[in-house]
Amino acid sequence: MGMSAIVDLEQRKSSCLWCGARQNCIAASLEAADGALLEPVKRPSRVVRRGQHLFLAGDQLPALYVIRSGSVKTYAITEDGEEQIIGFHLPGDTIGFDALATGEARSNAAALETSSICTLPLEGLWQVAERSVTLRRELIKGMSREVLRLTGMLQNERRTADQRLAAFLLDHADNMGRRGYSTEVFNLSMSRRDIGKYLDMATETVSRVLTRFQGLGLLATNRNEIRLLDAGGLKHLVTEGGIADSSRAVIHH
Amino acid sequence: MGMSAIVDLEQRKSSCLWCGARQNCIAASLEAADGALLEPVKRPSRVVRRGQHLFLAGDQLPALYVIRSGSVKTYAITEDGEEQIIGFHLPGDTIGFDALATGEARSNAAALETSSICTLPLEGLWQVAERSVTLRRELIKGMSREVLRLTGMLQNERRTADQRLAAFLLDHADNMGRRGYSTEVFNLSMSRRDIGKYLDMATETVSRVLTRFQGLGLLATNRNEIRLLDAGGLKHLVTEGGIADSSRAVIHH
DNA sequence: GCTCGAGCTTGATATGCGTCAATGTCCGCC
DNA sequence: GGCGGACATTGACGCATATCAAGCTCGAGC
Repeated sequence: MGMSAIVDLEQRKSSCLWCGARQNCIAASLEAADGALLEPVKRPSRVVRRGQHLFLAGDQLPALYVIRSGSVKTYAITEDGEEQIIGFHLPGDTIGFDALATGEARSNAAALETSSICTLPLEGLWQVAERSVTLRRELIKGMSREVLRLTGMLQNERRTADQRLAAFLLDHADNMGRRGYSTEVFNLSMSRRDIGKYLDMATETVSRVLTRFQGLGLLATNRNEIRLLDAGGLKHLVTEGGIADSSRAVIHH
Repeated sequence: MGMSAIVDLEQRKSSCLWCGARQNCIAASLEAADGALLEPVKRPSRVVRRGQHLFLAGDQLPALYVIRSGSVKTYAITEDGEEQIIGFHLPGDTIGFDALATGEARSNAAALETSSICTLPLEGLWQVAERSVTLRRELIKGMSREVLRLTGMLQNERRTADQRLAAFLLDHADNMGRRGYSTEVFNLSMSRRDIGKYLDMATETVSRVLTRFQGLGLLATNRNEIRLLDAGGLKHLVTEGGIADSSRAVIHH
C-alpha cells in the first residue's frame, strides 16, 4: 500500500490524466484517443522559479512547451534593447510555435512565478503526428489560435491606455474563468512594469490608470490582487472609448 | 500546333510550374515532390479587381488562398468601427490561417490591385496532408512564419512614426528583392491611408514623414513610386532612432 | 480639353502619454 | 525588529502625433 501510494504520486506528476491543465493541452488529447501514442511525447514536467528562463532567443528549440501550472511570459528584445512582451501564458498554453519554421527560437520565455512545465520533444511529436490525426489537428489548431491571439493584440495599437488596460483585465478574467477560477477576484502574477511592456505603456501610466479605475468604482486593487467591481463598465469603456459616468451627462449650451 | 499552343496557355494559367510565385508557394512544393498529390489541391486561379474581397470576417472559409500575382490586404474592423490592417500580402503568400482553428474567418481580405488568386480547398488539403510529409511541413512552416510576422509587427508599437515608416519601406524593399524585383525602385500598391491603418498613424503623418525623408535625401517619391536613395540611412534611423545627419554633428558647449 | 472627385500635402492647434523626479510601501534578510 | 532595495504611486512638464481645416494634384470620364 505504501509503495503503491508513492507510485501514484510519481504517476500524477507525469500523467496528463491528473493534470489540471489537461482540457487545454495539445498533448492531453492523445491520452483519450490512444494512450500508447502519448509515450514518445510525454516527459516528466520540470519546475522553473520566478525569473528563470525556459529558453532564450537564438536557442535551437528541441521541443514545444506546455505550461502545467504557474505562468510564463514570452518576450523579444527590440533593436534598441527594450523588452517587448509578446504574451502571458497560463496552464494549458503551448509556447515555442515561432521556432517551428526555422528551429530557432526568436523569443525569450521566463517564468513569472514558480511554474511546472511540460516538454514535448519535436522528434517524438513528428513521429506521433505521422500516425495521429488528432495530434495533427491539435497542432494546427494551436498555431491558428496563436495567430488569432497575436492578431487580437494588434488591435491594441488603436486604443487609448484606458482601453488597453480595461481590455487586458477583462481578457485575463476571461482566461481565469475558462480555467475554473473566479473572474472577479484574481492575482496578477506579473509586475506593473511587465503589464506596461505588454500593453506598450509606461509603468507610471499603468499605475495611474489603475488608480483612476479605482476612483470610478470599476475595480479595487490590493498589491497584485485585482477585484473587478464593474466588468460591464470596463467593457463599455473598451468598446465606446469613454467612461459610462453620469457626471458626463452634463448639458452643454 | 495551334491547338497545342492554346492548351499550353490554359495549362500555364493553372500550372504551378509556370507560376511566378512558385518558390514561395505552399502547394508548389508538391509538384516537385509528387505531381499526382497536387491534383486534389489545385484549382484554376481566379482574378479579383482592386477593392474586391476574397472573404469577409465571419465567412466559413473552405480553403486557404495563395496570391499568384498582385497584392492583397487583410484587415479587421475594431469594436469602434476602425479598419486595422493586419498585413499586405504579395505573390506566394498564403492567407486564411486564422480560420483554421474554428473554420471561420476573423479577418477580411481585399485586393489592392487586379490580382490572381489560387484556392487550396481544405478538404483536398487535409486529404493530401495524410500522405505527404512535404505538405505537412509546408503548412506548419507557413503558419510559423505567420506567427513570426505578427510578432514582428508588435515591435512597431514601441517605435516613432519615422521608425515605423522607415522599417515598413525597408521590409517592402526586402520583399520585392526576394521576389526578384528591384529593392531600390518600386510601386506601393496601397494608399497612404492604408499605410496609416497598417502602421497605426494618421494619413497626414504618413505624408509628412515621407516629405521629411525626401528633404533628408533618404528617398524620392512620385505618386506611388518610391525610390530608396539611402537604405543605410533608413536602417540607421530604425535602429538608432535618429537621423544619421551630418548637420547634427554640432558640438554643444 | 475641361470638370469633378479622390487622394495627397501642408499648416495650426489640442492632447495623451512618456519622461523625469520625488515619495511611499511592502517584503526578505540579517 | 529594523534596515535596504525593489516595486508602486503621484506630480510636473514637454513632445510626438492626432485632429481639424484648407488647398493641391492628377487621372477618369464626358
